Amino acid sequence: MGRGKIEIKRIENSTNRQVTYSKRRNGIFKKAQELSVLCDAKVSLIMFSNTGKFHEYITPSITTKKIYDEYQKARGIDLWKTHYERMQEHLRKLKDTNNKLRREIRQRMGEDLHSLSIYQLRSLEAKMDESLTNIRDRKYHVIKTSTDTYRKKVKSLEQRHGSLLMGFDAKCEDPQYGLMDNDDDGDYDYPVALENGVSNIYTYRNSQHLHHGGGFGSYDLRLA
Amino acid sequence: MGRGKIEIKRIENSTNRQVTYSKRRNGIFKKAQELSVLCDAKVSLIMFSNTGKFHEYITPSITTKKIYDEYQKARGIDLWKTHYERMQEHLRKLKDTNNKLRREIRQRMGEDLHSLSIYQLRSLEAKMDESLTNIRDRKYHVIKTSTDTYRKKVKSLEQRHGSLLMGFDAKCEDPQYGLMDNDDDGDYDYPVALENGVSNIYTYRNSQHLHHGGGFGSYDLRLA
DNA sequence: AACTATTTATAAGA
DNA sequence: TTCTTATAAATAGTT
Repeated sequence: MGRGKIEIKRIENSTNRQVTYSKRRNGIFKKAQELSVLCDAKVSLIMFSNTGKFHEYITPSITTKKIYDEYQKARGIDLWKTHYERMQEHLRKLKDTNNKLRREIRQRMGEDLHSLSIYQLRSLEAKMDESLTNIRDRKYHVIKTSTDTYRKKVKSLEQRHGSLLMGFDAKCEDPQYGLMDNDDDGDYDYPVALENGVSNIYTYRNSQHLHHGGGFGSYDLRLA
Repeated sequence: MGRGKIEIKRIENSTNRQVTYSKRRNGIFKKAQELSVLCDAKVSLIMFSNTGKFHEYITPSITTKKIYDEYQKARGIDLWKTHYERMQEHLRKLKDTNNKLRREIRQRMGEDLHSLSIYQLRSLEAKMDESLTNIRDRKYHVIKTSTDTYRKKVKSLEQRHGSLLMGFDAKCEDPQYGLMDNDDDGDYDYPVALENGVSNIYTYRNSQHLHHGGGFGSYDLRLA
């Protein structure tokens, strides 16, 4: 339709191609819009020129996303399916693992034991015992290290005190020497640790108090 | 273009609308294909008739997925973003929880203790102790129940034996009475449980052996 | 971008 | 549906 008939093949002259693209683009958009109105149809028309320019027509009553969702339904495919399904599967596995871990913890906390056989119970008990030994060992190690550090600090302070005294004149007899070194990295904890922790006697406490006090283990262990 | 000019508004006669849709659809597809060839452009045309019928044209050298990827790039948007991001976030949280649970278990197993303060250690120790008590209680309960059941069964067998003997004539003096009832539901385990489990002494064992024997706790606890 | 000769699309009818 | 055809619309080449 025009001064002459043209063959439907790529227009080699780039200017010409550009012009034709522009003209026909308008034509096809008009057609799309007319079809959409006349026939009450949903139309999505997306075009990229060979120079990469982007143009779109979409029936006003709908969105591109919706068209696309319908497209996928109509074709019975999901272009994101593989990616999606992999994510879903990953989610599922993580949830599963999570629940297993929660159950394991609950059992290690002495709950949910009804499903365990006598053998499993004995296995669990033995493991817990071993773990407890490890924890105690670590505790004593920490206490010992702290104690040693504390002793060294005290010793060092005494030495500093001693050498200070050495350097004092006899007339300086005020008994307050100002040796308290409050800027030292908060190790006022150590004496307390010594007092309460060194004994080898188990300390039974209300777990609620410990929970708030010790800050250990605060996850929701119910199955998700 | 036709025998008469028409107004661009919804065609109310449904048959007519259908016919027009069909004709114009062919027209627009032809235009799309021509544009695609003449101007070397990428075209995606998706249509749904008002009766829900689906038709599509896509430039042969490309796929609908690619068109949409480019579309999203061109528009600077991501149609699946919210859905996607929600999934990603969910995944992230689950992984995080998982790692926390793993760490908790490892600590309850007496590993990874170096990061715990003395207070946390003492809290953990106390909890473990409490848990262990629960597990032992449960174990003893199970053993006791089993024992009771076992005793009842033995007693019942003895009674049956007794009454059988009662019913025997004096002349039947064979000492083998055939009272072994092997079809009873496999509770030969109980005596073993009794032998090894009733003592209140802790059983320290190699955890590898227990792992295979007891079947408790077989998750990979390394951080993912 | 406008013009216009011509081709193409299609409305109405069969 | 499909074909026909008169006519409207689109557009190729030109200005």
